[in-house]
Amino acid sequence: MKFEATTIKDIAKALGLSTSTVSRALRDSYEISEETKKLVLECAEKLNYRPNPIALSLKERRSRSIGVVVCEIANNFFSQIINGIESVAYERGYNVIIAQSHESYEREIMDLQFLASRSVDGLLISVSTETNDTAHLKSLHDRGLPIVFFDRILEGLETHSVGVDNFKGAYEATEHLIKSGYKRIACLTNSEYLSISNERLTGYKEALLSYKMNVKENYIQHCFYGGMIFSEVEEAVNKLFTQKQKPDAIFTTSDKLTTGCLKTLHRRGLKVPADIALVGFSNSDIAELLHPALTVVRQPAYEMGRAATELLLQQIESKRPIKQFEKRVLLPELTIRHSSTPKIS
Amino acid sequence: MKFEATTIKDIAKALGLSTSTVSRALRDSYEISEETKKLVLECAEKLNYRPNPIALSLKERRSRSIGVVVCEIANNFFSQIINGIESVAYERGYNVIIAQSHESYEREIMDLQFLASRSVDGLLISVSTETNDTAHLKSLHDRGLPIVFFDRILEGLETHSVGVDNFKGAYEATEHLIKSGYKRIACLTNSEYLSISNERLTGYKEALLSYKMNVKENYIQHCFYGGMIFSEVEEAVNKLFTQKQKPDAIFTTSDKLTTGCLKTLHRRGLKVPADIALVGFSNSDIAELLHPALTVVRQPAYEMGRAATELLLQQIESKRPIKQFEKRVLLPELTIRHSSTPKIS
DNA sequence: TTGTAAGCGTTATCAT
DNA sequence: ATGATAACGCTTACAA
Repeated sequence: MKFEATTIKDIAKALGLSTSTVSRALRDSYEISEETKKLVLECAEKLNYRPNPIALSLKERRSRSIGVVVCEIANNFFSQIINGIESVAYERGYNVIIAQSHESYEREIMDLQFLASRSVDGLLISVSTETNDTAHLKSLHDRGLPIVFFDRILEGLETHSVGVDNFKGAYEATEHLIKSGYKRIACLTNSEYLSISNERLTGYKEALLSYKMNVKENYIQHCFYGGMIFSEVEEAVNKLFTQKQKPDAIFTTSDKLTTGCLKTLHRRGLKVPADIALVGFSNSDIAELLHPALTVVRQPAYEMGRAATELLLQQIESKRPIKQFEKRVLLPELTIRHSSTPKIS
Repeated sequence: MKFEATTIKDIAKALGLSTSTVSRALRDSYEISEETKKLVLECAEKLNYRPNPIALSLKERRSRSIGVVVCEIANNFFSQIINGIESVAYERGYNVIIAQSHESYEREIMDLQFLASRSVDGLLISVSTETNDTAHLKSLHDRGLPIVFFDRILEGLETHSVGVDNFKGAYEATEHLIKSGYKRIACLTNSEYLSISNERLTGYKEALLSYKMNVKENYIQHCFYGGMIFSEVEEAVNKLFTQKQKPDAIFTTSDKLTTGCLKTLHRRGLKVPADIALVGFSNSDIAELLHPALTVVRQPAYEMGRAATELLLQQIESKRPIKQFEKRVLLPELTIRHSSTPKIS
């Protein structure tokens, strides 16, 4: 709406009523006669009246908008999450304001400040890979801003959070490689700052140990920027191949890591899975397309987005703003596309 | 910000000044003494004052937010566009409010109504595949809402628009297949409602004609929902294979169509490009990953998003709201990954 | 140089 | 059943 939007005043004037009467009539108040109500409603319809949400926000001190912070929008996992977030928000009449951290702590702080200054009613955040403290979030949280973490979760804040069972996903992915006969399974993972990285790494290690295989530190490569910077992934993969015993399989723990790894292998002229096997976390289309070359751990991103938003809105709209307990919702499961990685003997 | 946000009033009270003085001091007005300014600034700093954008919006009748309507967020092409939009908006202190049409005209109208009711200052839109009139946009536009089209452009509205040279991209893609020796080149394309579909289809046809090849209508399949519904793509591809003369190559004109087609071919047990060649529009990671199996036409999505947003903000912030001329900005180019599709003889 | 008051669109409180 | 008024946070004539 711009220029000449109809206001409650216009209706009042047209009908020779007061603004308060019109306001009440529109909200179907019991103290207004049916007759007047009908009149007002008709007039509102005729003038195409739409309540001004900004005036409402000012009055009610709520903006009906929620902030979302992710590292990157152009990432299948996160765009699917945003899809889920948007679907719930839209249903409930909320705006979604999106900010990207580009994996930078500094930028994340700026995002938070921006969103706070835009008076969001709540915050959904998946922290940047550089983030390893809660100071910036704590100050907002202490001021009463509801916050829900998703995927990348930070400890130390009394909030809801939504994520998958990272340990299990990683364990099963690794187990799948082991059962397919691979002996030298490497792991490409994210920053150690991120709890999800550690959970996934632990899953990988535990799987190896369960099958009496050694955990070789040389086979574990951390990519601090989690694949956002391709050269970092390339370097990490290359390092794996400098080992005396070259790995015969790689397990990658994120979307970008999986595609980055594939790209590097391709550049080295290695075919998957003929030359080397690959199992990775991914929500990309490639999951379907590269099948059966690739086994993939797919996160229920859309559902994660929905769940996180539902928790947030529940918190925002809860009458009693004091919620005693933190709640961590582990979403259903990871999906491993079996039958893909060929067995070797 | 929630609970006890500092207001201009608090500062005024603390300093024994009036709110107007504080307001002016904060805006560095010439009529305020340096001394007072310093005092106010210090106090604002101390109390961690942040202007309330909602109050500002109400006063200035602008929300500093722009609406974006796309068919789907979880689509590489559009998420890259949004990335571009977000980057410009963020730089200039604007919110981005995103709505999805899910390729539904009806939903698009609802989105528009939602965004308008949220008082967006401007609108960026890539219309749904079902949309073939401008009525819903025209009413907003006539009321003074700046609108910029991107990618999927609608004629009949005096606005800026940003897109790529669809004809050229399609022509070159088809030419590439022809030069690689393919004789029976099919085309999988979107709804005829969309101008981009027609431009791309024309590019395909013109390329064939330039090389004295016949345009066979049986080789042209339209997918109304542009790949959003997989079954539709599958059916279209299957139809191609019911022809007496089966195609030896397919040209697909959008992201989802390309992945959907690949998926279908895979399900039919056909290898690309060994069994059939494929060249398609795509901004997906697969472009890199399936190389050299796949030749891809990549759109400068990020740049398109940036350009569209710049045009919109320029229009929003222009002092003289009457802009005489429509401007269509054709972005640089399409990128064809050459060397990929193997030559056959 | 600073203060007063009106207004942006809406609702809640208190009249009448 | 309806109206007048204040308030939400901020800016800006207009006064002083």
